[in-house]
Amino acid sequence: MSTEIFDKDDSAGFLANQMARLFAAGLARRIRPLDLAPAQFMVLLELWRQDALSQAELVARLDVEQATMANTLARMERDGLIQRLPSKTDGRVRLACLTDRARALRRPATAAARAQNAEALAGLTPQERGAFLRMMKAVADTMRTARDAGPPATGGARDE
Amino acid sequence: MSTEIFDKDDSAGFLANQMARLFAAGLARRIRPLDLAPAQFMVLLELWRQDALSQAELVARLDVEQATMANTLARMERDGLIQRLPSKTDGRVRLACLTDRARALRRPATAAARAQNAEALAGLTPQERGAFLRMMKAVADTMRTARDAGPPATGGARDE
DNA sequence: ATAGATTGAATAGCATGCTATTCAATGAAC
DNA sequence: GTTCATTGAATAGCATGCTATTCAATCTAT
Repeated sequence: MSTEIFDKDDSAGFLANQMARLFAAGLARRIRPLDLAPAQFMVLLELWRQDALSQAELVARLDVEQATMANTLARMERDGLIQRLPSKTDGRVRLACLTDRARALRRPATAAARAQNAEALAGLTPQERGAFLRMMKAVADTMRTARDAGPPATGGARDE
Repeated sequence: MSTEIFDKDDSAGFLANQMARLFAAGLARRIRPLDLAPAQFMVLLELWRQDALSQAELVARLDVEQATMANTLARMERDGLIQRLPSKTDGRVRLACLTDRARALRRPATAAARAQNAEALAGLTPQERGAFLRMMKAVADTMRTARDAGPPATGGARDE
């Protein structure tokens, strides 16, 4: 039986981790000349779409924890990618606003990301690429749903 | 043209990052009762297959940086999952050796990982699951090859 | 044997992710 | 209009990943 063996090279989780690290490394390499890190790029993608977002908005759109976003925004402010201006309608909110530097990075950074995606998927046929993206979305959706529903247990049954 | 827009929800890199974080969170949730973290589980997978491996061996098998492995092994030693015994044939080497505690975790931990993978892929047909794993391997391979070949450049052409 | 290169490992410093906690501002209820 | 809950954000502390550096042990070539 397969109850003893566990081949990491056939494990979706292991492969997803490998892929994500390789994507991040590849993107990091391409955007390093822009003095930009991958997580910062993700935030910029949202701000390029709509400027002056609150931290809570960015958290919702990128699905990371609030504390993670707080730290990323602090680094981005430090690096001159954003300014954080207090909202006039809500004293708790600090809007993340693009600097000129960040606006200038839009073209080269998205080009780098596109190049990385193209390189990664070069070994798949166009049909496969579509199927691959669709399946990744489906798998992520499934896990998000499970997460937001309620952690059942260790793997076996349990009462709660 | 699509030269301005970049939809993260159609970006393989973004989706890979999401998937990897969701996998890690799901696995972490399942193995937390075992007092085990995902990266430690990966190391244990190799040690369960073959005990008493050097740090360099583990680095090669799991494709992480040597410094990353050094830190992970230090935490595993701290947590009583491994002992590090000096090699008798090479004074530089410290072999990572399973403790009884780590040996006892094999069954429940692999069951948890299998459960996480099954949950994640539950929305795909069996045929799709095979294709998905195959494509993830292909994509990772492509990026590994590109990485190990030599970083070309930012995205445009360059002379080197 | 020894000089120099290579190899195994540790360490420093940083980015990104997480959970848990705290604080201040806002909103709701009485 | 105070009290209480909610909400937005910051902070502390940790795991995992990275690069760069350093050190000691080993191996190679002379």
